[in-house]
Amino acid sequence: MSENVLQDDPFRQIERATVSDAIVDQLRALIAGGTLKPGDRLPSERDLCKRFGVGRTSVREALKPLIAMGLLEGRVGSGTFVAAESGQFQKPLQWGLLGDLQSQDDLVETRHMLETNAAFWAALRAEPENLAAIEATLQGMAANLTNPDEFQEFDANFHFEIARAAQNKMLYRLINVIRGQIQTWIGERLTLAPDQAQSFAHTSLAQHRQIFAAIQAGDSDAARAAMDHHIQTATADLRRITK
Amino acid sequence: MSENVLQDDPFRQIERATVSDAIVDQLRALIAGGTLKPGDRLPSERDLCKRFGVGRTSVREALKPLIAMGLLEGRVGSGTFVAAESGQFQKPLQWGLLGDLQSQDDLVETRHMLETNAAFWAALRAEPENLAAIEATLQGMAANLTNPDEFQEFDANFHFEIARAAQNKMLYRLINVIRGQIQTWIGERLTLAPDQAQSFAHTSLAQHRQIFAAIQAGDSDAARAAMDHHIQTATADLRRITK
DNA sequence: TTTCTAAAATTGGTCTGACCAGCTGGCCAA
DNA sequence: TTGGCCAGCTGGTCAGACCAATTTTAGAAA
Repeated sequence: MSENVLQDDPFRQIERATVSDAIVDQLRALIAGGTLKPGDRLPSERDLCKRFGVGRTSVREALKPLIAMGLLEGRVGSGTFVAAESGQFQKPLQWGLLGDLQSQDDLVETRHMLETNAAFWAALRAEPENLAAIEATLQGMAANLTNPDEFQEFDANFHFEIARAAQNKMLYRLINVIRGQIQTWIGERLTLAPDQAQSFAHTSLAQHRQIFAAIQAGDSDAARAAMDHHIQTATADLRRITK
Repeated sequence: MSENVLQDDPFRQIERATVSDAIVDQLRALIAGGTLKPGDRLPSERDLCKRFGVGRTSVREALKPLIAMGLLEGRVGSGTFVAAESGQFQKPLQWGLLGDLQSQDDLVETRHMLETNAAFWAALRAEPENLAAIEATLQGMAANLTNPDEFQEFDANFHFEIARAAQNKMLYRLINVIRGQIQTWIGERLTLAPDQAQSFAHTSLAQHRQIFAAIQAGDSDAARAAMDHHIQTATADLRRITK
């Protein structure tokens, strides 16, 4: 066996501890840097092997964690794709934060805390485009009072846009993650009482408008209070359904 | 080609989409359930292959994500171990929450929000053993006013215990994660100004005592205010160092 | 030409078996 | 007893093969 690999390779860059970690770093940087955008397809595993000059095992072991964290998405027969930004890190955050929660109470309470603060800061920091985005979701809700699914979509986006307007990326991401759980919970409840969905929608829209007004006015305390009231009543209403 | 695949397959148990994901779920459950405790050594990969009845590839691809999330730790020649609980999910959470933050501001702000609320709830929910644990950290700080490292350790634990006393697991975990970053930041600053460490310690201890008093008294608003004041001044003091 | 279909090529998922480089523990010589 | 060595573990990597899902292609049918 002549395994002498004296290549034309005078001095190589220092290698990471493990090959796959080095690949992870590289891919992560490509995604974070925007070279690989959501929806993009990566070269096939066999291609990546050649490009990186490593075995397929290493490539796959690098992709696995990225897939597990929701940065990538593997589809057999089709390829590996960069996941939508909203889904990134969703899974590990869910594992870490929601993995083994005994009750919904922690979740609801934490959400309340995050969102009231988001409203507070949004009132102080919202840029014109943030306000426009929030208002757009209000219009969307108004136009879909009778379509529960659509309405919920705009509802969620309303809270999203407020989180974004708070100009705190970390807060935004936390709300983003928790929202997923909350959304599921809301959906379940509404399915149980479809007849109430419309009345909920009316109440909800009115409260959303109050929140928006406070944010637009730059009144942070009012915004916090309005969001507090909204979440309190909405939570109470939804909880009542099961009983 | 008449590939008629009429097997003797009456009703199969539903299999997970992929083998490795199933293994991930199983291992994750074992860790979350406490069957595998931090520090425990897993069977060797080759053993796991036999036990699960799968190839080594699948086992390794299951371990990889768990290692990447900090739940497991692989040591060549030695084995794979369950990581310390404090380190679990630290990495993905850091990637997800702190990965590409432009400034420390988001971090500090979020921490402020989380901890003030933790103090608030702790005042309402702290059990006797929580109070005892918090008080113990106060004594530890008092006994280590001249040992910066020790003092910081007790300082961190003080905030930890308050988070625990708030009886919200999710909040606790968030603080847990963010604390790591904050701790690093504090350490850096104090190293720059070791002469000020002692005066900081005195101020800090006094404020901690106020917080504890409010929690002990069950005065949630006072506890929140005291924590707010503490974090505000501590942050400002530390920021001043760099300038 | 257009449309539909079936085979071929491609892709991620899995298995096997092999080798490497660290680490462990026990054996043996000094 | 002490010191050093070596065999046998472990995780990390590689190569080649097969599977099933999917896409692409090419040919047949309209």
